[in-house]
Amino acid sequence: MPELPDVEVQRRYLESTSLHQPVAEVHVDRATVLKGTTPQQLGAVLHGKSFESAQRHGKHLFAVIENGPLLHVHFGMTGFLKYRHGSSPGTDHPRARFVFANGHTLTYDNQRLFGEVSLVDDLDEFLRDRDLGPDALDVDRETFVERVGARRGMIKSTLMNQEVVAGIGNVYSDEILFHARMHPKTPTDDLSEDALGALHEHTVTVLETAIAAGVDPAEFPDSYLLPVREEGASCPRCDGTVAKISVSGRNGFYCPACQPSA
DNA sequence: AGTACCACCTGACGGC
DNA sequence: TGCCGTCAGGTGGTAC
Repeated sequence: MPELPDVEVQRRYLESTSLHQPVAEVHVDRATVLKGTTPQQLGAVLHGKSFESAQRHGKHLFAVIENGPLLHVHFGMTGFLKYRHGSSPGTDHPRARFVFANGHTLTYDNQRLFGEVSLVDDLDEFLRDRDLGPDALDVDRETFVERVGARRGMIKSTLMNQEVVAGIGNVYSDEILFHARMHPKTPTDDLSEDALGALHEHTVTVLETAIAAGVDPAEFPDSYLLPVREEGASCPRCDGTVAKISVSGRNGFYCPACQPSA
């Protein structure tokens, strides 16, 4: 679930539900999701404070704590937020819960525990420490062309490399390459400046479209691969058949007919 | 610099 | 119905 569009949907969800409400209690159900902090510290930092806004960089979400640090949330492969009335989690795998004074609860659920919750003082420093490139929806064409073009390797791997551009994962790299009609194993350094520029345009369009669809597969345009992304499916664009391909150990899906290898 | 592979952890799903 | 292998959108470390 959690690539840039998914995290952006979570960010909007947090902003529409959880701002300007003092936190009364913090419950940590699994201390292993905390990185560099403790349940006690988290509770002390948040007690009586509200979230004022939420920011996102790539797949990372940051809630701005009133007069405090940022609450950093990463979703791993299975994380999501749930806001509801009452102090019970209301989800199957609650890992941390923020109970507001108004009786509502924001739950961080994460079945597979790959994500993390931490406190961040300085966002720029955090991005440097994690070697994160510019956000994929924020980067301008020139910078995108420069950064992607500086890489060798295969284009799918390059797009998924958070150091190059942050936010694109396995699913959306497939979607972007599908729209760009580009084979996943195309050597990145074979791409012309025009091809890289087009790739940037497709990146922006795909990510924005996914956000507008609320990342609900049923709401994607018919021309999108995601809703049918599996081996043997009919290509949404031609009479080809969707194929599976392994790229750097990840399973990708593409249409060999309209994304021919160079 | 890039790639393949393993690990982390849990659960869903298909095959037998 | 039940057991078992396989796979899953994330990142990070290893060896090559």
